[in-house]
This record gives sequence, C-alpha cells and structure tokens, in this order.
Amino acid sequence: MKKNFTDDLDLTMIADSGQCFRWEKINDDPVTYRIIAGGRVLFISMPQEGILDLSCSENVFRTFWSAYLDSETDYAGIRNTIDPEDSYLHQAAVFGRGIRILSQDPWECLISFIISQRKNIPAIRSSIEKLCRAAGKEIIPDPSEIKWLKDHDIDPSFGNELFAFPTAEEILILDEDRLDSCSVGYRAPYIRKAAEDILNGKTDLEEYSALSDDELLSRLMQLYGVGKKVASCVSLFGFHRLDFFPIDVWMERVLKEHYKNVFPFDRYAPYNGVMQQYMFYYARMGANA
DNA sequence: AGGCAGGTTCTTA
DNA sequence: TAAGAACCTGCC
Repeated sequence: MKKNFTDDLDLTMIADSGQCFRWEKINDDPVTYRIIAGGRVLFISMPQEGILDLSCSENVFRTFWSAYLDSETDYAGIRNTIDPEDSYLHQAAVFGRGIRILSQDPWECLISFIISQRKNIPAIRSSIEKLCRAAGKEIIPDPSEIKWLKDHDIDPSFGNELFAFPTAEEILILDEDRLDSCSVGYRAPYIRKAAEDILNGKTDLEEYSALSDDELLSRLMQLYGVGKKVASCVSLFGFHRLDFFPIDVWMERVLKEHYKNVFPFDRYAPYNGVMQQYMFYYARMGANA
C-alpha cells in the first residue's frame, strides 16, 4: 500500500540513529528497508517526498506499524519550538530533520540495550541477530509481501530466514553455551537474570507503562546490568517516554562543549528525548564530529 | 596488531 | 560517596 506522509520521516536517518538494530537496507534506489519488529516484517520505502510505500495492508498498518513509526506525533511542530538562539541544537535539528522516535517493544529494547554496553553498532547488530536466530520464532512473510519485493525488483530472498526477537522464556531455555555463542560476553548473566525476573513475575514490563517517568527509570535500574544510560534508552525507545535524555560518551561531550554541562531541560519538556536524538545524530554523523 | 567500543558492577578508601 | 579496575568480544 502507499500512504501520504508529510511529517518528518527519513528512513536512512532513523536506521542510522542508533535507536533500532534490526533495520536492514535492502535496496538503494529508492532506499528500501526491511524492518523486523513485533514478530512481523515490513518492507518500506519512500519513493518520493511525502509518499510511503509499504508491503503491509492498510489494516496491519493501522493496527501495528502506524504506532511503531510514531505516525501521530508532530515532529515538525516539535522542531519549531527550538530556540533559534541555540545554534547547536538548531543546526542539529536541521541536520537531523526526518528522525522520529520509534515506539518499540520494551522487552526487546531492554535486552538490546543491555547488549549494547561497550559495543559498537555493528557488533550490537550482529549479536542481536545471532540471538534471534538462536532463540526466536521464525517469521514467515505473507505471500503478498514477497510479491511486494518482486514488484519492486528486489531479491525475494530478503523474505527468507527471518526471526522474531525471542521472548524471555525462549531465551531462558537456551543452553548456556548457546547464549554464549551469541557474542553477548559478560552480559549473558544480565540477560539471563532479566529473563528470569520476567518469567517468575518479579518484573512485569507491561505494568511499568503505568509508572511515572521517575518511577519507571528507578524500576528499570533495579535490574541487574541496567544502569542509568540503558534504563534511559529503554524508557525513551521502549516505553516511548519522549522526555528521557540518555547520556552516553557522545552526549557527555556535546553537553560539555556546547552547553557548559547545563542543558535547558525545562524549556524542552516533555520532548527532551527528541532534542537528544537530534544532537546525538548530529554529533555522530554531522560534519564537526 | 592492539586499542577501543552508545556501560555497569564490584572493590577499595 | 567517589574513583578505578575488571569485564567478553569483534570491529576498525
């Protein structure tokens, strides 16, 4: 199906923004991605400005992908609140126009960002992919999705061997060496413990949706192997709390060099997380990186 | 070839 | 409460 989409949305920027690890570029012109999320696959491109071309039906878009892509949030409106005197943020937002904050699954985010610690992006992606192959259920695309690939002159084998992100139970039944073979290293006990907590009911992520931002952060930080940075990422990307502002080494440098370590959080509430994404992307991908 | 990567825990004062 | 070491592994 095709869909008008006139608010900010740049697939490449989102894929490179570091919030998601299972977007795979499968074509260059037009840029096309394969997204695996929520036990489903989606093929998506933007053949011209303002038009999305999606492999799913209208109904599936409405019931799942629309929320995943955060379709209802007005990013242009959020950008317009940026202080024009703040030249760094202003430039970052001009550069990063097109970024949206996906609404991802909390459990997948939790494990993904636990894995992310002290890893670079390619290593994170590879590790998550191995985990999905080892423990996740296979996803069989609908024939209409394979047809979409063929109609777009894309190799239909991009629809083969797709695996959903594993559930807590699926991770827990893995042998120890099977989990080790996913290159998770010293994080294996963190992952296993998180899965145990979910399974025995000690942690109920669905329940966390009802918590305030502060309470959510502190509950997530109680998990073994989850510190403030990972908990902030899970809150922002997995619980779609757009005010969270994860601070990693990149953001630490940005804050120090451009804000004397004082960012106007009050001004940008409740969208500090969106500002963080612009600055993070600009710091990493922009000219002055 | 070997340092380093989107951190967190553990140990030590 | 704070600073420093240790931690798996693969990428550049």
